[in-house]
Amino acid sequence: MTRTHEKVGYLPESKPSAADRVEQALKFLEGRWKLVILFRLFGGKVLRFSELEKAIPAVSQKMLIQQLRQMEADGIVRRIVHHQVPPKVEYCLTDWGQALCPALDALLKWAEAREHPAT
Amino acid sequence: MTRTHEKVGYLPESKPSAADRVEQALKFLEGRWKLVILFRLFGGKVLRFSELEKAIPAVSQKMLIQQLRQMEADGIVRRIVHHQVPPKVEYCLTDWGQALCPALDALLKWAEAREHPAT
DNA sequence: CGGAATCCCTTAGGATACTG
DNA sequence: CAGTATCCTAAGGGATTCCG
Repeated sequence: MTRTHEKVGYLPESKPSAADRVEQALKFLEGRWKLVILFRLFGGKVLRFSELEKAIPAVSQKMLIQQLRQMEADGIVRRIVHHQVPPKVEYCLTDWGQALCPALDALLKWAEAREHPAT
Repeated sequence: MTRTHEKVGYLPESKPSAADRVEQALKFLEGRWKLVILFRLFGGKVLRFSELEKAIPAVSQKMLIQQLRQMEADGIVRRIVHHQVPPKVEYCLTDWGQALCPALDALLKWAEAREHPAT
């Protein structure tokens, strides 16, 4: 959806199709590091920024922040700022973020059900 | 995963994490039109290329083919070529492709469970 | 410490034209 | 009809540097 798509849904009765809604759902997960972060946070874990950095060495600061902030804006991640002299910021999942688990599991099961053609 | 990631998994014992495996699963669905096509094909429907084109006016031939071929290579879609003078090619889902349905449903339910912050 | 800002390159994907 | 082939733009994301 860059240009030619042009926001088709300007009509009230043009309710989003199933495909559209799944697409929206997937948009929340798009981003090179979202899933990696997500899995670090699953289970109610609360990690501070530097801990996430250490846990995911391959990610750059920029990306880590960007993905975290997006997920925060999406309501998947909660950001907790402790106002102290050496800044301290922690991240954890929201309830809705936690609720992703079963859906990802379904996806996992589906992928595993494949009879690898070339693998 | 463009350059700096560098194929981390060269060690036999470096089994993919849950995050990695979900990521792999999602890769099958990535592509601007895969889901739209998928939903046209769900339910055992068999459509020929031109029918898909008409059903999804916004997609270009190039993209339609590209996405179909990728899904074919991935084992999600089956391609049936009828060797006739005016070419006729039909597409339908494989069993594994069909099996995606519940997983997408789980995703949908998750998305709907959100208490829209800004909607 | 936790970020914001900048630069740069790779890639997905769109438009268009041609072919068996 | 069902594709290829070519060109081009926009967005994603990496490296690096600077800031409170």
